[in-house]
Amino acid sequence: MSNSLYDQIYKKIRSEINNGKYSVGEMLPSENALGKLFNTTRMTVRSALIRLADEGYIYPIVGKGYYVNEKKFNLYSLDYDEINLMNFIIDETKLITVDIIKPDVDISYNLKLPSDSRVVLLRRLLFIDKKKVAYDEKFIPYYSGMPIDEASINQATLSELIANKESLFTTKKKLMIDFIESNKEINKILDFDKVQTCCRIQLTIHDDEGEPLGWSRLFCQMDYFKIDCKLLLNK
Amino acid sequence: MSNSLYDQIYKKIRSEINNGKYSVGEMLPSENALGKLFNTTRMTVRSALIRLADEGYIYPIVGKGYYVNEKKFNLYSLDYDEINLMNFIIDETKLITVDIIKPDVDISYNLKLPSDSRVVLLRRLLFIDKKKVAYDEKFIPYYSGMPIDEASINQATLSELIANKESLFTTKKKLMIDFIESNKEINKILDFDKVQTCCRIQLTIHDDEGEPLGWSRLFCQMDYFKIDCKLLLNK
DNA sequence: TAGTGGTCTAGACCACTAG
DNA sequence: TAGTGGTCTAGACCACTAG
Repeated sequence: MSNSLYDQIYKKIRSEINNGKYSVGEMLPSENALGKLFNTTRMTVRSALIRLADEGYIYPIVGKGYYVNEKKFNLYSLDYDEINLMNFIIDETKLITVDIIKPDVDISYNLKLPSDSRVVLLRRLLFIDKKKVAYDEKFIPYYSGMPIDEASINQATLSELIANKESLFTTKKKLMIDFIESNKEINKILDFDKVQTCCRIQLTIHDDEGEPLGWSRLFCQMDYFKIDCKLLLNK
Repeated sequence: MSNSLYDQIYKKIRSEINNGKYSVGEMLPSENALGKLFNTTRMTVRSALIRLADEGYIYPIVGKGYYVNEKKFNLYSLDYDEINLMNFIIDETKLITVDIIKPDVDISYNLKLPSDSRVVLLRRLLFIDKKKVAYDEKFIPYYSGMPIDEASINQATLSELIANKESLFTTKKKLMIDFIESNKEINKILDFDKVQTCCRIQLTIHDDEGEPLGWSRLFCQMDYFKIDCKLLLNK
């Protein structure tokens, strides 16, 4: 809890937006006017206004002023950590195989690689209470001299595997979640006695320029899938 | 593209963090030292540092300095707009009933209401290409004088219904997605010929103090469910 | 032409840290 | 006690807006 002047101004204006003193689309008093109103300088008022703008309450237009924003209501944050599933704690993982393979059509498409390139494939099983609940495949472009010993690879997330080569700060990630019918391979691996719908979580990691650095897909029993999200502030 | 001095400083330091000149946990030069380095004042350097801190690259400790942050890699943003499903466009919705009911256990729990209170229930069907793909229930605490005419209610989102009473800016929302076996009611409403797993999307809206203002649950055929998320910056 | 937000300067005092 | 980030002051010049 800060008691600084700009924090008080921030809270004052925020509550005035909330209780409708300033309504959506309306212009706030100028920085100078607010400075006089709160008996302070323009720069202090500005700290408050910049915070309100950061949080999406208002937006500035140069030469005009600050306007009250519409609240965007549809952006949520989702926590997905690659090791555990959404809300269940994986207590054991088992690396099945590590191979260097030629890409098939899906891999080629997702990693933007030609068919004669080579890709490292890591296959992994995830357990909860000794039960197989998910199966995971990770694909990373192979480069010569790449360390693929099991010791360094076991337990690693896709991000960590890529971190050997790239600075993590510059990478971008995309998550795609959908549902598919299990095929024979998945049925066998996860001990399904018949075809069943399962959840597929695909993760793609790109560099700054959008070049794919890695792709993974995880197939998971639906009983072990649950997503919790919280509303984000405007951005 | 800003060419301001603080923006140049921001980009310089950011790239130095990315290429490893400053590594995780390491302290940056002080604001004064950076001011001398870039031949400017402390306040200008500060603008750059505050932006880097906002974006999660660094964090300040009073009396010490700015430290390079670990990159958090597991927070994604998800767009869910209440009208359309995640990636499919609903081309028709149909309001089935609007009722004032006594809460059952689930409603009572989610809206924190006693069993003798009253709740407005809105039931709705969602169509894609003339096919029923989802069924939606919205629950809102009933207060006397509340307008529940169909004209004002049809098509409205949970947020919009609540906006009649509360300022939207102060509300918080939570999204919970999981999977359940369809029951008889859902089978009948969505024309399922047998029990099938379907996706349940629950949305709860709270006020500032965490008091529930509304709750909705949507049951959706799995073929019409897909989530796309993008990595968020550190927060 | 008067007013707006964006940037920048050159100071000041504060609570806090660590030797 | 010297140095740090947090806050605040009182100015300045700029590009831009709108009458």
